[in-house]
Amino acid sequence: MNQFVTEITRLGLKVTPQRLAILEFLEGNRTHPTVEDIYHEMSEKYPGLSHTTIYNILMKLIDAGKIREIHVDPQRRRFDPCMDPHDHFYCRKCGNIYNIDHDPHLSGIVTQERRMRDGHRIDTIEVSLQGICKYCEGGKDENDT
Amino acid sequence: MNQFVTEITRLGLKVTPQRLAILEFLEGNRTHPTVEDIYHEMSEKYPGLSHTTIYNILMKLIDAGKIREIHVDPQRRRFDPCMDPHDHFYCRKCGNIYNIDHDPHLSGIVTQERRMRDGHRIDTIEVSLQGICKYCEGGKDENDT
DNA sequence: ATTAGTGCAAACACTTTGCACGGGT
DNA sequence: ACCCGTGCAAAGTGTTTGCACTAAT
Repeated sequence: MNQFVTEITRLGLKVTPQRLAILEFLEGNRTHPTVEDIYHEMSEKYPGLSHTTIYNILMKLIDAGKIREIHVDPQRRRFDPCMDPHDHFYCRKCGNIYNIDHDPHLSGIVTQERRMRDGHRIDTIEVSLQGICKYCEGGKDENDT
Repeated sequence: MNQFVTEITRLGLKVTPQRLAILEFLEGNRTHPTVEDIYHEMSEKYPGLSHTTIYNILMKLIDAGKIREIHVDPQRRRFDPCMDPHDHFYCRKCGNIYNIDHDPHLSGIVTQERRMRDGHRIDTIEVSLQGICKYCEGGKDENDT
């Protein structure tokens, strides 16, 4: 619990119960929760928690570089607590999102260098894959190279 | 005009005035229009044109592989009539979208091969850049390598 | 006292749906 | 006559805004 207090402080934010709760929820989370996901999961313990507050806090965490927003899901915003470089695959059928390791060829090219392109300052690079996941495809376990 | 008739037929679609108009609007278009963009621009000539129809037609065109949808803009769906492999840069400040050539290192890696990853069948790969464009940054013309 | 954070409700914006109409085969 | 495309209106969904209340400095 204390670790989250120091974490929030480290991010330059004030400590509130809601922030602690959301941070705890996000910590180590490998999914890509929507605002509704967070609301749904947390409103049991925090009955008063509002969408507004979740949005507010998530925005703060993005600004602080603690999480990032991803745009694979055409329907809604999703947030990714895992900041390690990786990509996302969205299954058009079931809507699930899977983490995808950077192609070895892409690592270092996509994520590291090239802070400028055509004179524009680039903050984030996102690689989004779309298609049909292996579970929707019928469980075939094809060569994934 | 006739070219669009044959084009629509080639795509396996029935020819309607609306489809002709939208196809004509999209042809050679280098922007990334939203549904509203199309509606706004076209409703002068086609007073009755509806959002519904635009959505319908765009979906058909996507299925037919004539255009693609891009997800750079967090606010709304955008469509890209240009199917040549390229990426997109979204300016967080002005909201403009710029085409970005594929990094030479990425071409052929991102676009061509690797139809499978982790057993999932991949249909599309999208590389989205976000940041501040050179015009919002103060017109600086920095090294873009 | 001032400031920042919260949360309800309402407003908003984009997208989808239901359904009646019309044109073409 | 049938089917498909169209378009209006309404509903739906995700996000943002206005504002009063609270907590902390």
